[in-house]
Amino acid sequence: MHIQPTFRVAAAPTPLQPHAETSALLSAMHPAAITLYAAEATIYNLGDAAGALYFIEFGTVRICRLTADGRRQIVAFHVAGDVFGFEAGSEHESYAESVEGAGIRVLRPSLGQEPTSSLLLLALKSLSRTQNHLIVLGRLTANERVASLLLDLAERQGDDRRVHLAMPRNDIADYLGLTFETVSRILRIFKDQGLIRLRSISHIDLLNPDALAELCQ
Amino acid sequence: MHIQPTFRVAAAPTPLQPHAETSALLSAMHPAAITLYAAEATIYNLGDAAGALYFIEFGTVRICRLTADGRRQIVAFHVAGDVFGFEAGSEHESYAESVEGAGIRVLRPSLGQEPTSSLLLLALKSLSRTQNHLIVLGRLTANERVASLLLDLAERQGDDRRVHLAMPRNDIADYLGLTFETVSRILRIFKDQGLIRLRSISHIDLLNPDALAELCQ
DNA sequence: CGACCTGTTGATTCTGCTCAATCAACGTGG
DNA sequence: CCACGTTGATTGAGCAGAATCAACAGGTCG
Repeated sequence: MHIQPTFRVAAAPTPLQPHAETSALLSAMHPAAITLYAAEATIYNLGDAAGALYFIEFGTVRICRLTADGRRQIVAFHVAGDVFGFEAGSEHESYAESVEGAGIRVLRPSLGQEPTSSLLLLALKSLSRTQNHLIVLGRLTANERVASLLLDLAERQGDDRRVHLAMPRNDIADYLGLTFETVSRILRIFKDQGLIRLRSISHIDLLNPDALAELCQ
Repeated sequence: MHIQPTFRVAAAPTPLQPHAETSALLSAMHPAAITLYAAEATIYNLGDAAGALYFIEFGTVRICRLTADGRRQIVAFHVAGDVFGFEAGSEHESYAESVEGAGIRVLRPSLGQEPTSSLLLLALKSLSRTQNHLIVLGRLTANERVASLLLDLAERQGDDRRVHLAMPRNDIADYLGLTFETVSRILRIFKDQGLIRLRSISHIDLLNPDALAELCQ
C-alpha cells in the first residue's frame, strides 16, 4: 500500500457498498490495493496516459479542466463509491486531485478485453451527470446553482438534512461557474432566509430542503 | 423509408464517410434504412424508451434538456457522421430534434449483446465533448463562447474559413447559455472588428480564424 | 506570537439580460 | 400583384446580477 506524506482525513472514512454495476466492474478488473492520497494530492495529470479507472473507497475527488489562460472549471466531484478516470483518447484531457484525504483503488483493464456492459453503464451515467451540469452552468442563476449543489450533495451523502462540504469555497465556485465571494454571499442569504444553518464552515444543515428544491427548479 | 411531411433540406445533403469506430458500430448493429425528418421534427422525446442509437446521414440535430420552469439548455449539436441517443437509464432524459431537414439511420441493439469497444469509445467522445462544453458555459465570456462555437463548427464542417449556421440564433443562445440578442450583438462586434463576414444569415466567413482562436483562449 | 490562508463582507463596476422598437424575409389572402 | 400578418434577426436603452477590488475576521501553523 502506497502512502503519501502528511496524510489527513477531514471526514471519517465512510466505506460504501458499491452499486451492482460497480461491483461487477470491480471483480472484472482485478482492483489494486487501496492507495491513500493526502489532501490536495494529484491522482492523475493533464497528458498522463489514460486507460486505468479509479474507484473511491473514501474521500472526495475533483476533476478539472483549464482554459488556455488558466481559468479552472471543475467538471465533477466524485465521492466514495464512484468510479472515475474515463477518457476517450490515450491521454487525460483533465486532471484529478483529492480534495480531502482519499483512499482509491486503481482498476487496470485486462489487455485486449472487450468492455463490459457495466463499464459502459458507468460511462453513460457520467455523461448524464455532466449533461445535467450543463443546465446548471447554462441556465440557472447563482442562487439556483448553489441550491442545486447542496441538494445534490445531500442526496449523494444519503442524508437529506445534513451536508458535508468537503471542498473549499473556491472549488465550489469553480464547479458552479461563480466566484468564491458569490458562493459565500449566497450561503449567507440562505442562512438569513432560514433555509440552512452553518454548523461549521464545512457542515451545513438543510433546514428547508423543499424550499431549496423549489429554488433550483 | 419513412418520410415526414413538408420535408425541406436547408443545406445540400453532404454524405460523410464515418470514422473507424462508427463504421464498426454500423456493421455490428444492423442499421435501418434512412428516415427523413423535416426541419424542427422530434426524433425522440423526454421519457421515450431509450436503447436505440441514431446515425446522422445528413442534417443537424439538437439535444435538449429543460429546467422545471421551461428554460432550455441545448446539450449538443450533432452533424452528419455523428451517433447520438446514448442514455444511462431506460428512458430518455433529453429530447432530440432535427434543426434543418435530416436523414437518420436508427441502430437497434442486438438483444443481450455485450457492448463493443467502438460503442464505448463513442460514448466517451460524447462525454469528452460535454466536459469541454462545461468550460464554455462555466468559464468563458459571451465573446469567447461565440468564437468557440464558430471555430468548433468550422472544424467539424471541414472548412476553416466558412461556417454554415444551420440553427437559428435562439438555438445558438440556448447552446451557449446566452440570449439570442447577445448572440446577434456579438456577431455584429466580430463583423465590425473584421473577424467575420456575414455572407447571409446562416453563412459566415471566418476572415481571421487565428484572432478568433486567440479570443476563446 | 506573528504570518498566512480561507472565508466573509462591503463598495463599485461591468457584462449580459430585459424590455422594446424596428427591419427584413416570407407566406397568405384579397 | 399588393396589403397584411408572422417570424427571426438586429439594434437600442436601461437595469440587475454577478464580478472585481478591497478590507477585515478567524483559524491554523510555524
